[in-house]
Amino acid sequence: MTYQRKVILDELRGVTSHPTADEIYQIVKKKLSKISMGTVYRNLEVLSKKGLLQKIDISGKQMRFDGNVNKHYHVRCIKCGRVDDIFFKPLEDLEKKLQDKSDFLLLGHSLELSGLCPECK
Amino acid sequence: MTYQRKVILDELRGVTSHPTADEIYQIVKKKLSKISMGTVYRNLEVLSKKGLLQKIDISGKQMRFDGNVNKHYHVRCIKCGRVDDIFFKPLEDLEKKLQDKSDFLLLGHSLELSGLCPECK
DNA sequence: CTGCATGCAAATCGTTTGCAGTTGA
DNA sequence: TCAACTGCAAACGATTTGCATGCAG
Repeated sequence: MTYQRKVILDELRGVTSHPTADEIYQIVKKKLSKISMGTVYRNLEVLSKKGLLQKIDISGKQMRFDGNVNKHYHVRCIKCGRVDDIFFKPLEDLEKKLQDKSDFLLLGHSLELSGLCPECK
Repeated sequence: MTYQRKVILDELRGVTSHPTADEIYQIVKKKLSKISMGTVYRNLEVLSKKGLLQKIDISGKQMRFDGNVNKHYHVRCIKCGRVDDIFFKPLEDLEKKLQDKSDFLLLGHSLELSGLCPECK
């Protein structure tokens, strides 16, 4: 656990948004002015593999990261791209219920709401 | 409606898969050997804006395209990336049901199943 | 005619990687 | 000690764009 890795994780945990790698880089740079994007990406990768943060492959071209590792869903603003949490009970057994509709072996699902955030609406 | 635009649309409609832009380029190139990626991308864009095809922003880094413009869901193979349709009744009024859980104005949702395709499982 | 569309190549954007020097367990 | 990590810069893959020419309406 290097210092830069710790700062990345702490900063992500201290924020309720779902920043992109670049946004994390901008935040972390305030404390570690010499840190590089490569380090940010590499650490986000190892931390997500260790289960200490979540990598969110939401609509849009950039990955986003979440310090909350519990399973939950997200809403995305179609205008500004902002991503918030939306908490409701997980669609349980969705895969089991739909298994007969597909010849794929269903293992998971991802559900993303979209709309307008308070600022954009 | 130029010839290249027509060919792109026809080829996409003639296929049940959900090809990436590059896959469409490869297919179309058989009929139009001089076509460029730029033309493919520009036409996929205008055709989707006209509602003649669907642009699918599914997990993974590449956009995929669907000649079926009716609302339906997709399954994605976590091993090979293949994308198939999965038909079941749309989650009706999901946005309305969840509206009280978010301060976003909910307008839509996207749901993607994941698993292993017949070849990979 | 003329404005939108093309082919080509270069540019852009997010992300990944090779490398040589540095550091934490 | 020494494998893992860093900063830097170059490489990468997907997509977009500028430009001069060509074609559809």
